[in-house]
Amino acid sequence: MQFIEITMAIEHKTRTQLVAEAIREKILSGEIKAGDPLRQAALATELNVSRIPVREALLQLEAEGLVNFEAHKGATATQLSASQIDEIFDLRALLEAELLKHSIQSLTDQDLIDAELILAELESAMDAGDTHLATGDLNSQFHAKLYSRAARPQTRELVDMYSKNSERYVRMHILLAGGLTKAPEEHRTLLELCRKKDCQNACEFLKNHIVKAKNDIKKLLIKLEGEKSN
Amino acid sequence: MQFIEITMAIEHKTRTQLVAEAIREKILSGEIKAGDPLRQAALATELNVSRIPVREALLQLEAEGLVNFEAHKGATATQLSASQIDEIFDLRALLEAELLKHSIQSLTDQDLIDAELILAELESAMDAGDTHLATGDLNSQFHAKLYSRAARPQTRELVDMYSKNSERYVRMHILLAGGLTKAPEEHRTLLELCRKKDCQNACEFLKNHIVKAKNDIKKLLIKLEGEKSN
DNA sequence: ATATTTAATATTGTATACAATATGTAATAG
DNA sequence: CTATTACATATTGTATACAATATTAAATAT
Repeated sequence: MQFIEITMAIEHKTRTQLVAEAIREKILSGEIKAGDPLRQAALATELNVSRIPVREALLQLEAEGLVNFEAHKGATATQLSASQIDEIFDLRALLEAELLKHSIQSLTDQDLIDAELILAELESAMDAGDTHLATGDLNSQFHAKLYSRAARPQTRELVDMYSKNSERYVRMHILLAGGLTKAPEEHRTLLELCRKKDCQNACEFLKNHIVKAKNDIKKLLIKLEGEKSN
Repeated sequence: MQFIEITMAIEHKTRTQLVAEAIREKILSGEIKAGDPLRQAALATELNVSRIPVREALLQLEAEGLVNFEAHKGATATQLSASQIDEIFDLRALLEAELLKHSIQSLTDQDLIDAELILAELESAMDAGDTHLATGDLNSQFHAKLYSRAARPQTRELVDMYSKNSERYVRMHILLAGGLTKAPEEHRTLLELCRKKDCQNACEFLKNHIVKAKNDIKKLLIKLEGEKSN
């Protein structure tokens, strides 16, 4: 009986969680742009809730780094400068390499096959021109598969947070530069190194992979920052 | 005029912030032990506020990793297992080495003198038997000084978070083991490497320093976990 | 007696209402 | 005309009140 109850239990999401999801998606999709103020009352009426869950959602999003919450001044979508992007991607390189290091030896043949399959999907999505799917979901699925044996939950959580935080910039980059053309081959190379259990080189390659992505995005951001001040 | 206003402006702390500080200190000091439930109503009446700021404070503390907040079940002080301690300290080693790497070349003579002074204070506090001051405040001041030129604000924030999160375990360790006797010499060695701008060795030494602390604490925790289940 | 259901209680989640703070605008002084 | 102050408005912060969920205790059935 208890089993049935547990498995059947419909996840009763709290309004705060729903609101957080809604606002998060607005920010990641670009509907709310960096720097935009997030008025509690407006969001509350728009989402048909009171301001309490909106406030709590905003606090949660602040913890995720998507929102700045200043007392008495209100919340704004975080505005990441080029230097902040720089730092975040360096952190990602550091942390993701650490995850791979702790995962690579334990990756099973099946894991590698799964990764291969995700990669194939990713490539066909790219060919179909669906860059959104290719970069957002499948890309992170591929990486997640490689880190899946790490048993490093807190490191994982950090990586997920920073990935999410970078996502809107990656999306923007793709939109404006049509970019990420080199990623597929790099992913194949990375996968090959994982197959060989070549920890040292796989981790180094991964770091470079992330830093390379960073530099692309940063270039774009610096250009945009320059344009804005003109 | 504006300058005066800014510098004189009394920080009007919101109740949420005050409550967060109060609860944080309760957890770090051990007054609230790991696993203890945090009842909103009880905290509210104790701190003379309504439940709203208590809830918001709990959310903030959850972001800091000090509290677990489960919908409809309530909040508890986080219970760190030995393996979680393990991971957190590994993260600290990784991140703090990264900070030092980005700071060491820019450390000024004055910085090194300051660090030396903090170290002297730390040693005299240790001699006076004030382990609380020596480990909590002065220890982190010393480390902070070494990282002070890093220009890596987000990495810094992470490090601060994890330091705070580890603090209660470090305090516990000192209480139960009278420990941290080796720290002073290690700090001197680290400082010396920083003087020489020997980045490679300084970072390696720092990592070892942190991992060593971890192992001490973990041993104690495993012993405690064992005792509990007997 | 044990297990299951039902009712009572405790606790959390959220709406509403009000208080405190900040922002913008008009009036005043220089 | 510019700068400053006083006021009005907008927005956030918090208390209270009520609704929803979870936990516990009691009642019933097996």
